Amino acid sequence: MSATVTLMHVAQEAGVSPSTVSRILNGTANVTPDKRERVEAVIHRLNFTPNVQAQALANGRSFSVGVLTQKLSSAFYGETLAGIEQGLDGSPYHPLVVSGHWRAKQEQQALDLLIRRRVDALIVLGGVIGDAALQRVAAQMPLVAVGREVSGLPERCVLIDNHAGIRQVVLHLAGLGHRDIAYIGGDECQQDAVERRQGFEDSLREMGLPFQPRLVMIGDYTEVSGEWAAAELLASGLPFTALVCANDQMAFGARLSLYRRGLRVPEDISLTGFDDLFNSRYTTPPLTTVHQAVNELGQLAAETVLRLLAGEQPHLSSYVPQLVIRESTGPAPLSPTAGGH
Amino acid sequence: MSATVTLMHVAQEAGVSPSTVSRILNGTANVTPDKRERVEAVIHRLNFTPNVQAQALANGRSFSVGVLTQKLSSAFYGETLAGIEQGLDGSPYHPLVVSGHWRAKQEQQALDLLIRRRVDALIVLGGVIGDAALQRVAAQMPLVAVGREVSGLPERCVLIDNHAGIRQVVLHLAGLGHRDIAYIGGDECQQDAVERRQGFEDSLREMGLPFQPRLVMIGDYTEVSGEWAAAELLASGLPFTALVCANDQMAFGARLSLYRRGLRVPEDISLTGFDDLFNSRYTTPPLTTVHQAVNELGQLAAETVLRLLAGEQPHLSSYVPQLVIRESTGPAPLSPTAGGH
DNA sequence: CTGTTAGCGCGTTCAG
DNA sequence: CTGAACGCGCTAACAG
Repeated sequence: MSATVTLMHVAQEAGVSPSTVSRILNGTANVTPDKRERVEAVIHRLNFTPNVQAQALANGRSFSVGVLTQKLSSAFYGETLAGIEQGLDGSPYHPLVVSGHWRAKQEQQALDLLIRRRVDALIVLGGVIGDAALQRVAAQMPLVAVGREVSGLPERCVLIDNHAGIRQVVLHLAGLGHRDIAYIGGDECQQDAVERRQGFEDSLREMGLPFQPRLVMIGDYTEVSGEWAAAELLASGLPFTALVCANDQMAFGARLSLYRRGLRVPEDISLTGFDDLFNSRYTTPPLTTVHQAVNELGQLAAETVLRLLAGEQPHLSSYVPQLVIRESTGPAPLSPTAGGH
Repeated sequence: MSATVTLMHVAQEAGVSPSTVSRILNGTANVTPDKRERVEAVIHRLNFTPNVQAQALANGRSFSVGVLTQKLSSAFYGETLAGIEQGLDGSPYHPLVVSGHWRAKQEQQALDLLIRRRVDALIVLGGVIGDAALQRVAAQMPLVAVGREVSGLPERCVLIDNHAGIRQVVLHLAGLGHRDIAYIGGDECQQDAVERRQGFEDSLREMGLPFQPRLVMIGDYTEVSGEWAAAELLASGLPFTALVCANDQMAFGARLSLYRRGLRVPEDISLTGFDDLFNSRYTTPPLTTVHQAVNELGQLAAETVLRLLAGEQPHLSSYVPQLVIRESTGPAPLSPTAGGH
């Protein structure tokens, strides 16, 4: 609509050369106070804003770091994004986020888009795209992955120890006297889903508790799947006094199934989640779960990228999440409400 | 790291002029099949990807639409963002999102950033920045606001009728026999908070029910504030059988307060929210609330921006949200558990 | 149909 | 300290 004003216009209006304007814009060199003031006045008067595209083109850096997330509507990744934004804040870099929807093809397109936008670095949040594609990108620019492993880039991944997380849950439950513990896992095409299920199985054995395959159901990390899986479990008639869910969302769904059957939490059945979504504090009763400091992980990723950009070689390592005991877990009832659930 | 390959490299390698490469890249003109194939082969072999910054600079359009949101971690706006992304999908435009955190200053900075990035259009999600700033932007490029009114740009705002939304809630409750209805509102620095509270008051009168100022509390749209406000209400000893919250998040908090006091929902107290966040289906019991089709509103905003960009002059209007009756509301108990709450 | 030329808006030498 | 000239990567108008 209205013609956008350029650095050149500012220069002419102020009676100086474009270079001078550029210099005072970037503080590249000293300029006589009077010229500086004159130029700044013009900039203000004309409401001039430098064209980032042109700047990027001229000095080879876009000052933007690409973020490949999966779903913008996800509370989990949303918090990580907020952390990344915070972590980048204060630096000259800005995040550029695109989403892949857990679909390899879309993730690839998203990556392509970021590359065409010439982002200076990349942060990958989860995803199912192959390691090869990420390695290829990592060869061209700093890359940090959050919540997923990328073979060949071990110290570029901020990971959480899922196995240890679930283990804390099982220990807690076992300590409360639970012996028959059911499990609702996530789709094992995702790495963490297999780690968590494995952690469940291993911890059970470690505690000397029976591992009962019929007490494990597989969902897809969504609320509905948790609701469905819990219903199946209850319908099976198999006795159990605790229900471990591989993430909070499925625990929310399971909570509803229990409610529908008139089962009390934790009096009849103890329920646990994983992730510690914000909402987990507000379920009734508040959910015992495993806390992942997602915001902090996002900040960490951002800071790491910044350091890589600065030429340092930071090494990331695995992070142990913490059990948060709230009110959805309690002592095992003396006689499990077997079959009759 | 590795030198990025440019269109020029491709041209030389294929033995054609840069223009030719550009042409087959954009389909701007016909090119002999053999040259085309030759070039495409080189592009593929060199793994060439056009530099969007340069393209933007050359043809004056960045093909990106800026989105000013408030919090990336918000479930509410997250869904809208997803809708925008969907709405833009298929078009050559991509979203560029930055957040303002409900702080005028940060929102202004975010706007500046988007302008410096020379976005072709702008979508604003809520926010507290002054209308003047938005009008200024609107003078330079297509702008659409979601969930907030911008004076002077009436048909560029996709709004929901908050008054009508709350009215449905009150009608529903009145129909169930509730007479003493408490209310938890949002901070009235936000437009919708005042509309909702006003709607509550008006509807009460319309139904011939008493408006009791002492039964209205003001929170800030967060869970904690809802929890606190509900606790205050209960501690006051004033009798009421229904609790209307100005948004779902505060209803979640209130739910917890009720749970802590051992009050049943809906047997002792009916509870309602507003927004219909995804989680509202999974509270116990599932929450009766007012559904805002946030995803669809996002899509609508995106489509509108696209049409504006195409030179059309679409007119937006106000949207009436729908009451979703779930299980947190029921008949008013015969004798309100007065004072004794 | 295709190559040449001229910018897009800005940063950065290189002389002065 | 400052201006002129060149180039970043790509598109578009102009001749052939």
